[in-house]
Amino acid sequence: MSRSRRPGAANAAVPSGRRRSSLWGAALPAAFYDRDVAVVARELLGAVVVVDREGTVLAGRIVETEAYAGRDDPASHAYRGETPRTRDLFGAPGTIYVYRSYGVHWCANAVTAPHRHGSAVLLRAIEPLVGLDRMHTRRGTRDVRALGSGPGKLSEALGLTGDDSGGRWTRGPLTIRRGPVMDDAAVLVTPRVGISVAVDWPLRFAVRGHAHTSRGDGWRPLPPRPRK
DNA sequence: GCTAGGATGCTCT
DNA sequence: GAGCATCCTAGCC
Repeated sequence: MSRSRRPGAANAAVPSGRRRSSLWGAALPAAFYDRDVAVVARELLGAVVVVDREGTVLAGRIVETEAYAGRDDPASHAYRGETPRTRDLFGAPGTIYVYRSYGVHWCANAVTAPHRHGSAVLLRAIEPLVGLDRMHTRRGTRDVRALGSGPGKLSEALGLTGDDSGGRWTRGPLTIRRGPVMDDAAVLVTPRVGISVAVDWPLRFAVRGHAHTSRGDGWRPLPPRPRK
């Protein structure tokens, strides 16, 4: 992505649905998610999350994701097998998995292949496109960068909760729509954020230099903190 | 602008 | 009871 086409710069201030059709394409089908989790995480960059309910449309372009490789990944919720909490994580590709993090924040995922393996892509950051007023109200801030620059923040801004878990990203009210294809040069690949195991696996994908990512380009995992 | 540390409450052992 | 896929803010430079 060149500087002259900074992701979303031209569309960031669109306030209503008038130009929506130019902002996103059709909902990504289940077959999109029925692939390797790292491939899906990479290709979700540039796609648009759309929440259309209660007469209000909210949308944001995905600018950061992380892949969690199911039962094979010690950092994944699926590593210890299926539990009541992770039931939706073992759903079919395209299933919505929303869990509560640190007892405070909701975090949204898209389940991928292989089926019933617990692989999923965590949505880590979005660039708000539509419904900014509602997102500002929900987040309690006027800082546009604080609306979606983190998994808990974007879930709050879009109103995603555990009630949405188990649904499908392939049909309303929650959908992920096709976006522009990102050049490899525009994609930053780094280790994942905020985990204590498998910290060197390069499964975090972000739009290089984008202002709305959660940690910026300079992210490196820190050495483990000594416990209290 | 950056960093360290505390708050939070759910889940699992 | 320990650990945690996070966030916010005070304090520092």
